[in-house]
Amino acid sequence: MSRWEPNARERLQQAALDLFVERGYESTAVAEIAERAGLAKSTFFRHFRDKREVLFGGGELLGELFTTGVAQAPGDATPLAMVGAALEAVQAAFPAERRDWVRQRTAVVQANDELRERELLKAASLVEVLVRALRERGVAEPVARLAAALGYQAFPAALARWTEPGERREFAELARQELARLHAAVAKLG
Amino acid sequence: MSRWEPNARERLQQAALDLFVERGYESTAVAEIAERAGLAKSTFFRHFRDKREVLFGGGELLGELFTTGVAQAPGDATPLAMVGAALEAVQAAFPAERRDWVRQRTAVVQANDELRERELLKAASLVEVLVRALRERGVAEPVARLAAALGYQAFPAALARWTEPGERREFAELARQELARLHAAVAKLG
DNA sequence: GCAGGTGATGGGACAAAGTCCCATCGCCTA
DNA sequence: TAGGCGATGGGACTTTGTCCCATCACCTGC
Repeated sequence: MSRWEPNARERLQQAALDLFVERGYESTAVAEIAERAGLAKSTFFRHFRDKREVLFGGGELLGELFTTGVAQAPGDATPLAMVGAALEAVQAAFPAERRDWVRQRTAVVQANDELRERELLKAASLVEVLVRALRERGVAEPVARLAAALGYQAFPAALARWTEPGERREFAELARQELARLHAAVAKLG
Repeated sequence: MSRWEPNARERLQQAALDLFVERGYESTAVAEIAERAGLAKSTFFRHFRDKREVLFGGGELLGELFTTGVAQAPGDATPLAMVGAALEAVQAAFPAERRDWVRQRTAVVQANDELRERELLKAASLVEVLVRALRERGVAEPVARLAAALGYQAFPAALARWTEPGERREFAELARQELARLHAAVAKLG
């Protein structure tokens, strides 16, 4: 593997996920990831802020999809409908070919507290993006925050179902179901 | 400061908070915290899993208060009312003397992503505690999760108001207000 | 074809976080 | 007074993450 192969970033991400699956996140050193990708440790840290971040590429994409999804919702859409539009838009990030990748990544992240922490931070930042998009559409602060929170409860739930073995439906359909489930639950809060 | 002074753990927590306020979390080494507390670095790690954890003592107490609060809510309480009871119960953890401490700690945590991550992880675990307590009271899963999420939206909001300069009201009163605010917002989700 | 610029990489020195292990110390008890 | 026990000191070690400089491939203008 020569020094100037392309896609250094992608190679690092793949090597990292493979190693994490093989022997776990904690038992894998950054130097080993770099080595498997044919790169040096310092190059790893040039591409990723820290060891965790190698599993969190593409978060900006999700944010953009959320934003455009909300922006393109019908003019008379309720706040919850706007969140629904955001979830439908995010389907673009989850084509069928990525099912296995998402499955592996989720398993690795859920198995380690450090990674769950980072996931929660990313989630919080995405909720903030959603809130901003909703406010842009004229939704008042407490309602926007609440709707965004519902959306981000539906999102991981839908993702979990999407990666269940044998599941063939598209992400958007599952997300719609999860959101409807939450919508129904709202009435029972009291 | 001799070797066998009591309260090593508390001394470490105080030294850490002081140093974090003085020169920031990242610019403070664990060795310095230990030194100010009259202890060795290895002793620090015997009391706290890592550098972050020194700011997160007492999380178990909050969990217990949440649990007993929900358990002691009136028999005919709605899910949201149970969450309200949990928030009232948690007031025991926030007597007036702790306002300054909470203020300082919050400022330090919010100023650093590593600490915000840890805070989010603790929050997630407390939400889980709330969900379990609600299910114990017969609240079905999606509703319980939703109610707990509302509660954990009201909690930091109330805490933020509680630490505002000049604020004299008790935590429970502010929590009630925040929960009512969210309750009103629920109707506008659509 | 050659000189120089540019951007990505290699590699090593370094500080701090975190682990591990053993010696040491003060207290308590038989 | 000897010995046990739990907490601490302290140092060696691994890993993460930072910093800096040399190196390399490629591209451009001459």
